This record gives sequence, structure tokens and C-alpha cells, in this order.
Amino acid sequence: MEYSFRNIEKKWQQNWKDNLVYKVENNTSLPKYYVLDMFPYPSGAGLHVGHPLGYIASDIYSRYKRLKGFNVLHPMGYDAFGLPAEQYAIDHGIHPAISTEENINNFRKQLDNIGFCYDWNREVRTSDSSYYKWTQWIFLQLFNAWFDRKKNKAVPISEVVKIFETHGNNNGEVHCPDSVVTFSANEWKLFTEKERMEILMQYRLVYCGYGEVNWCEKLGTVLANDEVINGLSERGSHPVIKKKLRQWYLRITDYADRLLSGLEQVDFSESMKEMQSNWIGKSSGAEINFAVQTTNPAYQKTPLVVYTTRPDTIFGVDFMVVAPEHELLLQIVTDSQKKSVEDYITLVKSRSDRERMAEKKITGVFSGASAIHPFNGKQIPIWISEYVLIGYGTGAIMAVPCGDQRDFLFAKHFAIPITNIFGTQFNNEEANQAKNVLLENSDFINGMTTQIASDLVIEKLAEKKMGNRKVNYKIHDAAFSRQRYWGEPFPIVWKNGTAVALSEDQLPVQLPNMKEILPGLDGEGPLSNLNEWKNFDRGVREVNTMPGYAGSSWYFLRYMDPKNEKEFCNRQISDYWGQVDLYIGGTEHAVGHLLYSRMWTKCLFDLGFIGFDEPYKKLVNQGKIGGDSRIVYRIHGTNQFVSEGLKEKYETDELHVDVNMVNGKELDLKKFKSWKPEFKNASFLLEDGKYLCESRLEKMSKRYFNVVNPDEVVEKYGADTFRMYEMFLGPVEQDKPWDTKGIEGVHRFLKKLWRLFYEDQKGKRWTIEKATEPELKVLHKTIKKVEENTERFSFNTGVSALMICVNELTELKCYKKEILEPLLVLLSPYAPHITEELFHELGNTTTILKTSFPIWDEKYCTEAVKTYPIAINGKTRTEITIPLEADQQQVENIVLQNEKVMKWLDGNQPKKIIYIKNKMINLVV
RNA sequence: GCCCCGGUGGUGGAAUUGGUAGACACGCAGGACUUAAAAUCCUGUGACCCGCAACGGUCGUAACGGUUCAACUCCGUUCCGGGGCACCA
Repeated sequence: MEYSFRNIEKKWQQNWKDNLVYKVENNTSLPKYYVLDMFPYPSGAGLHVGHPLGYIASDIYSRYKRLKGFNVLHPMGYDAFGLPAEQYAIDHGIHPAISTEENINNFRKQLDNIGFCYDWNREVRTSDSSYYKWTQWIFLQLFNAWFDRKKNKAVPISEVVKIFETHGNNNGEVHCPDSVVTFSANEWKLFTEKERMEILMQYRLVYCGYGEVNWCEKLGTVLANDEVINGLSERGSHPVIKKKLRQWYLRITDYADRLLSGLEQVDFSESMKEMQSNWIGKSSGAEINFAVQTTNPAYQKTPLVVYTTRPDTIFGVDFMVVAPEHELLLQIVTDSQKKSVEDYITLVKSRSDRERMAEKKITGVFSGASAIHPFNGKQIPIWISEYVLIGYGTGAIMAVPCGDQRDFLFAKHFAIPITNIFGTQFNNEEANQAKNVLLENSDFINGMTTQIASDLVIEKLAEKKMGNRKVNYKIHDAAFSRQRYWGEPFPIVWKNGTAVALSEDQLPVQLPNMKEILPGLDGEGPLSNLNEWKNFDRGVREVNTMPGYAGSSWYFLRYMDPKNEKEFCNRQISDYWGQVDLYIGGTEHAVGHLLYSRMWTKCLFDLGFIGFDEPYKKLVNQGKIGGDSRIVYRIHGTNQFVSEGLKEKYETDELHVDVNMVNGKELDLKKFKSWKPEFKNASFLLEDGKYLCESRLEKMSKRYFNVVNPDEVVEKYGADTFRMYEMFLGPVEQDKPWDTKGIEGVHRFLKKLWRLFYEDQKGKRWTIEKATEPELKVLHKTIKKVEENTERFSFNTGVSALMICVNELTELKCYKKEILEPLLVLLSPYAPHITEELFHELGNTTTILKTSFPIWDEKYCTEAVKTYPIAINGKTRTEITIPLEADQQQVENIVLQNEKVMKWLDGNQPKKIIYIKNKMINLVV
């Protein structure tokens, strides 16, 4: 009886489906465990072998946890809204709903092939109205909420209205956004409804504002950053300009501190936390007001406000730099400098953000105006330069050339004299950015270090009302609208210029069908073309749609209660499932998805809808599987190809060839010739009778012909082999190349396992004989190892432990059910099909999925004796087997009598004998 | 430039807390079975030195240095690769 994986796998997949073995209940007495994969965007390209890596890891862990007695939630769904489907519709005239459906079906088929234990009854699709109804509902909760800085949490917007009614907004009760005027309670009462709504808009967690977007006039659409290349559209190379459009924003900045401190409570990798905290970019320093001296008397009283993280260097300020967009600029510029300033602004405006950022050249213009030093009254020239960005801090800096390298280079370039505040610690060749340097030439802070001096400077500035301590964040509010079709419509109707929220019973706002997706006028999205849909309830619907991250910010909650028509997720159910215990996905979502999702969770927590404020307890980032490309060399201008080793002798062009035509490095010439018509008559220069290709690791991509489709691997070796091989490649978190050749080893392992039960010729081999001590030892050591390795996500060593076990049982000729049955259970998370088959062959009638993980017995895992390495001065010289319970004295006696040891000691007495029980013995001579 | 992660045989990788470096697997070489092939099994396989061989020795985890009885593991410096952030004040 042979291991015929194709029949076995098909049979059990059908059986599991028919018997609903993966159905998960919400109410059991079992402890819960929630394992989640980052759900995929169903692209048209389908899966390659890199995609399922994380899914396999989470699948193994889920199955393992089930065997360990947990009620495991392990769902899957689709992040189904997105740009590619919409673009595909524009290019091919196929509606996104149709292409998305097709892609999902294809994904599903590919996933099913691999034998995952998802509960498909809980599948969610963000583009289903039964799902996005609740995305819209959450939007409304955010719309009707305000972040109370005193409580450091979101509260209903009605609370801020109460405060306005009794105190206005200017008594310290309410944080007042920069764009809102201050008013008293009386003034609030006198405002019109429209005015009140406009003010409230500035306080909401999602709010409307204006923002710049990449606008392509020719395409009539807004483009994402990665659709713009060097200021031109990726499609068609049309010019792209900045355009101000009304946008919705998510007030994520209010959560900056909690998003930062929350990182301390979650089990993410250090680099992941690092990326997130860099993105949040918290820095502390001071805002300092510099009086401006200019010929225009109207602005002499308006201070120039700068942000600095180094207030201690205030006596080293030699010039000021403001961003070209700074609004004070045109007001303070002197007549003589007006022309050159305007020219510079025009130059900067014509440049894309990317160009500005990539610029290494130092440019800038003097404004003609000066600022006054707050302590010594010195006149400081005000410059403009593109290296200061309007979006960060106050859009203006105080430049300290001896303490900041960019300021230093600027000063050198424009020959601005440099004040030295570090004495001999400054060499006039580069800025000294160290923070432990003692200050000199700095008035009242001479001899102090950064921290002390900064505090003192801030204190003095505050006394003079010329500055204050300030914490700054790099993170800015996230744009939450897209001028697109294929996304969630907003539950908003504009009436008389005011955004009015729809009520809950008006949800969902269905995404209307469109025959042809065309952009609207003036950068409005395609929905603006639908007059009938647009005009609603004596107003006009919001025609923007929500961005891709809307649906993915809360999907983990919907899986808990996917069919609920009354709530986004029942509170009792979310209390039961709680946080995602294990989240597996790629690093590419480090700052986008994860931050938004964490924020939404915090909002829902603040508003009392869920009981936890961090969504993901533990995050594991699976590595990428790289493609192992094969490259051939064609002699330039000919149709002759040279083998890799000979390529230096000719002038050649390199071409990628399909990896499926290459065995190891040897090119299959026949396949190659029939690959493309142009190669039909190709000739080859061989080495040792073979044509060898060069191998190169790069991204797995169609363009490099290095894509390996899991369907093909599963067809050839079976799902169990595929699953185990993906794990055997190396640690899940590590990037690694795909090389199909090694898969044979894993496949042989499964065949070897099979042969413990059945011989190819003679048939049944397994027996119900009593197991011997050595056999039990093999089993129990394996249970221990597999358990430990699975617990710490070291699946590659888990596979290896199972291989060792099968090798040893083969050696022992052990075919006993007593040993083999628990082994099957151990293996079942990794290879569910073959183990289910053999489990039934052993006479079981229930599924192996519902058994329990075997428990290892210490007595079989500890040996009575240990073969110790005996090292002399740290170098292993021999091995001696010594009983484990031997004490120091006994060990010394045994060791010193050893022939080898005596030889090495050469008559000397060892200075010291180090004996570490169960580890090693070292003699110091 | 700053931050994070990594660098181990021909290859993927193992070594969980400082305690036998190279588990397991691929590949390769030799052999068995077979008319032959596939499949399977056995043996060897980090480099170098001595030797018929057993055995023995030296070196070896990117490089150099340090701590330690003992370092892939800890510390310092440098090099290389990958990722993130970026004229961020």
C-alpha cells in the first residue's frame, strides 16, 4: 500500500467540509484563543508560494492550540475594496464587484488546496454591504465623538456641547484646535446652527478639512503617491500637480501618546515598535517667539515662532530659516529682497515633494528682515530655504550652525558667521550634535549640559512670555477620504454646506451600481456623476469614499460575530474572545494598518463598545519568500547563449528565464527553445555538456519568471508536504529564498512515516504490541520537543524533531500503535491529511482534530547517564559517560583516571575542574 | 545621516539561559537491490595537516580586539547585506 496523497487529501478535505469540523462556537466552557492572519487583498495575480507562509504558520498554531484544549477562533476573509479592482474596471470595462468576486473564488480555491482549518462560516468581505454597514456605523461613532485631553480619551461630542453652553471654549476646559476661534458661553448661544456645526466639526474624531492631493488633470483623478513617478502619472506619464481638495481626516494625532505608550503592553518585535514610534515621532523641546524687525511696521509686533528640541543652544543662533510656504514670509520681506524671495518660492512650488526631499544642493534666499534674540537683543537675519518644511513644528527654525549639521552647511554655503558656544568642543569643520557638551559663551547657562540648560531657558522664556515647553509629533491626521468609486460611501449628507450624519437606521448607505466608472468634475469622485443617488433628503450625499484601511481597521471584531445584523459585534461575544492572541502578517503594514487599527480599537474602547484598547496581543511578522531567479547570457546582437562560466569571454546581455525550465542550475534546452518563438533557433555554448544558468535572489514576481505557484507544488507533492516544506525552509520571521529542490526531503519523510504503518509490498505493518522503554523514550522526547518548538513558533525545528523521531523509530523497527498513534497527533497540525488517514487506519472512527495533544512524561525524557564532553582549557578532547547524579568528587575521580585526560595533563595537576551537571566538564591546566 | 535586523559548510538552516559548532534536510561521492530505471536502503561529506589505516592534530560561526575556566551567544571597533525613517529643527 502506497502513500497516495492525492486521494487522501481530497477525501479528508471533503469529509471535514461535510462534517463542519472547523466550525467555531462562541459559547463554550473552554478557554479561548484567537489566531488571526492579516486578510489578503484578492488581487488578480493569485497566490504564489510566498503568500501562504504566514497562513501555514498560523494554521499549525491554531490546530496545536485546539489539541491543547482551547476554543480557537481562526477566521479568514478579504480586504476587498481597493484601487486595482477599480483600475481594472476602467481598463477592461469589468465591474469591480465582478472581478473581485472572481479573484476571491480563485483565492479560495488556492487556499482550500492547502488544507487550512478556517471557519469559513465567519468569512467577511469588506465590500459586502452587510459588513460596510458597520464600517459606516463606526464612522458615525467617530463623527459624534471628541477627544477630551483631560481624560485622555474619546467622549461623545454632546459633552463638549455642554461645556460650550456653560463655559464657552476658552477656559481651559476644552482643548481648542488651532483653526477654531475662541468664544464664550454667551457667544455660543448666539451662533447660528450652521456656525455651531462648523465649530463642532473642528472637534470631531473624524472631521472635514482641506488637504493637498496629487491631481492629474489629464486623467481627471487624484493619484496615490506610488502612482506618481517624478511628477508624472505612472499611467500615461501625464503631469501631476498639487490640488487642494476637501477631505475627511481621522484625528489620530490625539491618540499619538496612547499609541506610543500602548506599545509597551504588546508583544511586537523591537523593530516593529521602533517603526511605529518613529512614525509617531514624539519629540520634546520648546516653542520660542522671536520679535521681528522689518520695514513693514504692521508686522513688527507679530513674532516669528520657532520650534526647537535644543533650547539650550539659544545663544548659538546665527540666523533663522522659515519654510517657503510660511505665511509670515510675504509680510516681513523687504522690498529689496522681494523679487528674489518670490522667485525662490516659485522655484520651490514647481518642484514635487519627492524632488524637494531628494535635493542635496543647499539653496535659500535672505528675506531682508531680522529677528531679535529674546535674551541679548542681537539682530538675527531671517532666511528662507526648502530644507525647512511647513508641515513640521511651526515651519520655522532657529539655526545653530555649531550644533546642527544642516544649519552648519547652510551657514558655510552662504558665508554666515558662526557663533561658537562649545569652545574647544567645536572644530569649525562640522557641527557638534552631541548632547553632553558643556556650554560656553552662553550667558546664564555657561558650563551647563543640555538638559539642565534647556529647562532653565524654557523657564526664563516663560517668565518673559516669549516661549514655552512644547511636545511635537511627526504623525499628522490621516486623510480619510478618497476620490474613488470602489470603497465605502460615507453616511453623510451635505445640507446648506453642513455635513449631516445619517441616523443608524439609514445604514447601510449602499454603494450604487455604476455602468462606467468616470471621474467627476473638479476632482470629485465617480459617485458625483450619479445625480439621482447623490440628491438625497433635501441635501447632497458625500461623494467621496473611504480609504482602504477603513474596513481593515476593525475586521478582527467582526469575525467574532460575523452575522450580527443588530450590532457590529455583540459585547458579550467580544468580551469572550477579547484581543487577538496571535496576529500574523507582513512588515509592510507596520505603520499604516496597524496604527489605524490600534486607534479604532482605542476609540471603540473609549466609547464603551469593547472591553480592551489594544487589538493585537502578539504580532509575528512572517518573512518574505524570495524568488530564486535563473539568468541566461546571450551574446550581444546574436541568438547564441553562453553558459554561466563562459560569459566573461563575450559581451553579453542577460535575460531572465522561467525557473520551471531549469533543474538546479541546468537549463532544459528543449523547453527553452519552445518557450518563445525567438529562441527556436537559438544555439548554445556549453560547459561540461551542460548549459548552466546564474541564480539570483530577488522578489518573486511575474516579471522575473521566478514565480512558483502553490497549486503546482501541491499537485506534485501534496498539501502536507507543501505545508511542512514551507515551515522547514527556516524561521517564519526570516526572509528566505524558495528552492523547490529541497522539498524532496520532506516528501521522503512522509513516505517514511507511511512505511511505519504499511510496507509497499506486504501491506499492514503496525501492531498492538506493548512498546519498549527505548521506543517510549523516542516518543516522549519528541512530544517534548515538538511542544516546545511549536510554542515558540520555531516550526522549522519542530519539523526536524518529527523527522528525527521517524528516523529513530525506523531504526528501532517500531511499528507499534502505542507509539505511532500519539506521534500522529503530534504531527497533525503540520500534516493534517496523512495523519487523519493513518489515524483512521489505526481503527479510530472520530477525527484526529478533536483528540488531545499527548503529554510527555519526564521519566522518559531524562537519562540516568550523560556522555560528557571533556574539555581541557576549553577545548573538547574526549567524551566520558558518567551517571547523572555523580557529584563533583566522583566526577573528578572518574575524569582523572581517564587515559586521554592523563595524556593531556602530562603529569600536571589541573588547577580547577569545572563540572556543570548535564552540560560539560572542563579542566583548567 | 539616524534607527532596527542579520552575516554559521557547496545550499536551506540547528545550537532555547555563555557549556560538545554544523542537528535535520538538500546537494554531491561511493555502494546495495534491479535486466534496466524509478523507488528504497547503506556509507561518507566544514577546511587543512600527518598517516596504509585506526587514531591523532591545527584552524574554523563576516574581520579584529576584549571579558570568561568556557563565546555563534556578552562587550568594543570595523566591513558587508536587508528593512525602516529622513533636509523632522
